[in-house]
Amino acid sequence: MLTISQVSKRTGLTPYTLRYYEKIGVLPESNRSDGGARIYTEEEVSFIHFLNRLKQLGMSLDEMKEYFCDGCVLEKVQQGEDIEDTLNKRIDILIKHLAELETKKQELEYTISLTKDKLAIYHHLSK
Amino acid sequence: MLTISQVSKRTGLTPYTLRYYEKIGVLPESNRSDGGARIYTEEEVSFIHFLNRLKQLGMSLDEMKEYFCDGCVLEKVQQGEDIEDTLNKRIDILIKHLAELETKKQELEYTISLTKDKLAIYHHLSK
DNA sequence: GTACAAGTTAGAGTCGACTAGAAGTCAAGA
DNA sequence: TCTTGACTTCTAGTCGACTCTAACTTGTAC
Repeated sequence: MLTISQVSKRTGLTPYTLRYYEKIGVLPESNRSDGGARIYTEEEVSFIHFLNRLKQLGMSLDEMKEYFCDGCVLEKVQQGEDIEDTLNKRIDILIKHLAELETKKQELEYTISLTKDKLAIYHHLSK
Repeated sequence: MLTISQVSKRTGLTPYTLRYYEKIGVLPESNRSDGGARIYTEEEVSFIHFLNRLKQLGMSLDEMKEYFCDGCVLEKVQQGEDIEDTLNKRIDILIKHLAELETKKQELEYTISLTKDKLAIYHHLSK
C-alpha cells in the first residue's frame, strides 16, 4: 500500500500528473484511506510503468484509456461481469495495439538504417 | 521544384505546418520563386519524410532542430565551411541519436513482449 | 491543543504543436 | 483590365498534456 508521493517517486510522474490521469480516466479511481487519501497497490505501479512505456513510444492519453479498460478487465472478470463479451473485446483491442507496435518497430528499424547510412556518408566525408 | 501545396500532399503536413516548421527552425529557409512563393526540392521532401518518422517515434520539434543542422551539413560542406569541425559535430549528434533509437527499439521490444504475455493470459481466460 | 507535513478539490495558467483568420501580393485566363 | 486561385505575412485561437495556486482536511509529534 503506497501513498501518491511514493508512487510519484517510483514512476517519475508527479502527484499532479497522477491525479490528472485519474481525473481524465487514464487511471482507474484509486482506493482511499479512511482520511480520503489515495492508496496504490504494486499492481497499479506496474500498470503506470507500462503506460509510461507507451507514452515514450508516442501514444496519446486518449489511446491509453483503452489500455485502462484493458488494465481493469481482470477485476471485472472477478466481479462476474459478462466474461465472454468483455474479454473478447479486450483481446481485440490488444491484438490491434500489438499490430500497431509491430508496425512501429518496423518503422523504427527503417529509421535506424537510414541514420546508419547517413553516418556512413559523413564518416566517408570526414576522412 | 515543388510548391507548398504539392509538398503538403506528398508529406501529409499542411501548408500551415510547413511554414510553422520553417519559422521555428525545424526546416531550413526555403528558396523562393520570383514572386516570393516557397519552392521545394525532392531532397527537402525526403528530409520532411524523415522528420515525420522521427515525430511518429515521439521526437519533439526541438530535438528535430538538431536533425535540421544535420540535414544541411552537406550544403555547408559544399560551401567550404570548417569541414572538420562541422562534420565531426554532426557525426557526434548522429551517433547520439542512433543510440537513442536503439534504446527505443529495446523498449519497444519489451513492450511488445509484455503485450503478448497479457494476450496469452486473456486467451487462456476466455476459453 | 497546536504546529506541521502531506494529502484533498476546483479551477486557472503554461507550454508545445499546430490551426485558422485577416489582409495583402502575384500570375494566369476571360 | 478584372477576377480567381494560390500563395504571402502576421497574429490570434485551439487542443492536449500537464503544472500550479488557493483553500481546505487529516494524521502525527511535541
